[in-house]
Amino acid sequence: MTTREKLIDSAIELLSNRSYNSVGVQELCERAEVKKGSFYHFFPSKRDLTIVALDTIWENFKTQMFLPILETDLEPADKLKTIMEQGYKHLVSSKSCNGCVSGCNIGNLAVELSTQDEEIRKKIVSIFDEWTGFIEILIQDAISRGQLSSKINVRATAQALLAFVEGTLLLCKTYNDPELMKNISNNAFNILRVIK
Amino acid sequence: MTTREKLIDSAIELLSNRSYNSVGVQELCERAEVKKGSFYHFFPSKRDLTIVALDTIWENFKTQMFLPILETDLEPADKLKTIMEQGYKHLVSSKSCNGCVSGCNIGNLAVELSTQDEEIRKKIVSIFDEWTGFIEILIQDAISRGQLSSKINVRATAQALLAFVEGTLLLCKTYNDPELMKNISNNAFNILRVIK
DNA sequence: TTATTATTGTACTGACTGGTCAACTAGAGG
DNA sequence: CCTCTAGTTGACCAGTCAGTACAATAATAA
Repeated sequence: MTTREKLIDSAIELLSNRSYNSVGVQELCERAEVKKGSFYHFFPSKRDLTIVALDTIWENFKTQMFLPILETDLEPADKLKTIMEQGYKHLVSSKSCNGCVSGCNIGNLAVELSTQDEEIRKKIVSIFDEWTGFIEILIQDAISRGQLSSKINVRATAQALLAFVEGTLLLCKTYNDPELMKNISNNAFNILRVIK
Repeated sequence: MTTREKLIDSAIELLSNRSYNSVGVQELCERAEVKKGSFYHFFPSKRDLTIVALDTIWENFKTQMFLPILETDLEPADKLKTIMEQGYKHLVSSKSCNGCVSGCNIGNLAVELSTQDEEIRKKIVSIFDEWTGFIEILIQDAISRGQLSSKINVRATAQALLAFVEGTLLLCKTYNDPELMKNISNNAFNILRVIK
C-alpha cells in the first residue's frame, strides 16, 4: 500500500468513528505510520485529504453494496429492504468492532461541516445527488411496474427516502443501538398514514 | 440577564451555527462579553455548559413550538403538518439571519459527539426519548380516531417519524436549502408504498 | 463596622493545532 | 559516473486549545 493510500485509509477509519475537528493531522499520520512531512507532500491540507476520503467512502459504498443490490432482479421494494438489511449488518459489525455505532460517514461530515466548509459541503451535495439519482431509478422502476403513481415527484420522493435513511442512522448512532434500524424500518410504512 | 444566562445564550447561538469542536471557550466568552474566570466559576467545563445549553434548546423548542401545536384540537395529521411548516419557517429565518441552514441543533450535537462524549450522548438520548414520547401520544390519538391500526408498534413508528424529521433537517443543512423540507415532506407519503 | 461569600479580571499553563521548510534518501535515465 | 526527481524526514513555526491560579472587587449578612 502506498503512503497516499495509507493516509486515505487512516482518514476513513478515524473520520468514521470520530469527527473532523477532533481528528488531527498528527493522529492521522500516526495511524498511517507516516510522517507529517509526507502528509503535506501528498495533500495540500487536511481538508483535501478529507475530500478524497469522502470520494473513496462513497465509491466503496456504491460499488460494494449499493449497486450490486440495485442490479439484482428483485422487486424495487425488496431492493430497498435488502439495502436496509445490509445497512443494519454494517452497523452491527461496526459496533462489535469499535464499540460504537458510527452512523453514516458521509452524513456525519455533512452535519459537522456544511456550515463551515463550503468545499466539503459541495462535495457531499454531489454525493447525495448521485445517491438520490440511484434511488430515483428505483422509484421509476416501481412506477413502471404500476406500484407507484406516475404523478408523484420522483426526485422529492427519492430525497425523502434518503432523508429517512440518514435520520435512521442518526438515531442509531445517538442510541448506540443498531436494533433501532430494524424497528424503525419495519414500522416506516406507518408514517404515511400519519402524514397524509 | 445574568452572566450565567449570557453564557448559555452564547453557547446556543454558537453551537447552533457551528460545531462543538470548532467553538472554543474563549469565543464563547467573547460573544457573551464575559471573562474566562466567570465561565469557570459558573460551569466546570465546556461540556457542562453544552449540556445545559442542550436542555435549554429542547425546553424552548418544546414549550414555544412543539407543545402549543400538540395542544390544539387539530387532527393528528394536521398537527404533524403544522410542525413541519413551523420547522420550515424556522429554517428560512435562520438562513436569512446568518446565511446558512443550521438544521437541528440537537441532532447536530448528536452526530458530532455521540461516539466521543458519553454524557452528552445520554443527555441527547433523554431528549429524543421525550420527543418520541410526545409523538407517541399523537400516534395514539390517530389510533383512537381509527386512522391507524391499533396493531402497529407505536414507539417504533414514532421513532421512524423522528428519524424522518432529523434526516430531512440533515439534507436541508447539507443542501443549504430550506425548500427541500417542503418537497420532502410533501412527498413523504410516497415512501410507504415503496417500502412496503 | 466587619466578616463572608459570590463574582470578575488577568495572567498563565502545557499540550496541541494545522502547516512550513530545508535537508536528505533512493532510485531511474543518461 | 552524474543528475534529476519523487518521496521522506524531523525540526520548527505561530497560534489556539481547555483549563488553572489567584488576586481584586462587589455584594451580602452579622
